[in-house]
Amino acid sequence: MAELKSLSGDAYLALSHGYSAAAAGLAYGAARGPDAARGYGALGPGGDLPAVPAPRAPATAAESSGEQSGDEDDAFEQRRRRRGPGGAGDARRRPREQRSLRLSINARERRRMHDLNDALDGLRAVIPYAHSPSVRKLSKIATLLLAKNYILMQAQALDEMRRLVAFLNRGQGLAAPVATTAPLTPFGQAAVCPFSAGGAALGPCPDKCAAFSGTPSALCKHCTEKP
DNA sequence: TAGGCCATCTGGTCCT
DNA sequence: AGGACCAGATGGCCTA
Repeated sequence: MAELKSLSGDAYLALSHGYSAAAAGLAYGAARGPDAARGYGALGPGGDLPAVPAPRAPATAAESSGEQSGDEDDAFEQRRRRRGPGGAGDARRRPREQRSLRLSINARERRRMHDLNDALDGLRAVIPYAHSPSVRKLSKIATLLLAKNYILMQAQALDEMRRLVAFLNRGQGLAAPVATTAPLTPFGQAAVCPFSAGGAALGPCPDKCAAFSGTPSALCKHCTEKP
């Protein structure tokens, strides 16, 4: 899952607009790396999410697990026989208390996974993508990747907005008082130039940012101009 | 039918 | 000792 380890540049900014399912797909597509070969490319190219009916309901605990029921012991033994090496278990019959302990462990694990899925559902609910019955629910891995990208995008937008506010304040002669009293210029550098993100690779902005250098910003037409 | 995604079971490990 | 967490294995469902 190292494909998004250093999300930056175009891939990063590509998330800034239209964070719909399509954008989600783009973002997710950008994440394709070695993992894609393992099947993490379920979202189609360009973010086309196949339209499917509502997600199937997960099997209930009683359906397939080791909760108490009449013929579940048979099912349990069948599963045990099916298990291969390294799987779930040995072939010998267990004492009743061990079996009971196993059932309780299974139930706990099931509950834990359900909690995890609930948390993932909560995450899906707050990240912007096309929430629609006709759109397939995001997979777990897609949810996590999309959430990460969304957080990065929000952080960048917030940072840029802070710099812009500081810059506007400075233009109105409010820099000195505001910088010391208001939270509009929380960053030292932002109190000077809104568009200097700290990078020194680029030259100074030819106009209002002339005294400063930094990362180009879409909020400054000069900063976005080619030299 | 193959591949993707998922739920579940299970044993191992670590922590309290 | 018991619970939480993790990873491997397995089988079911769904879609292309």
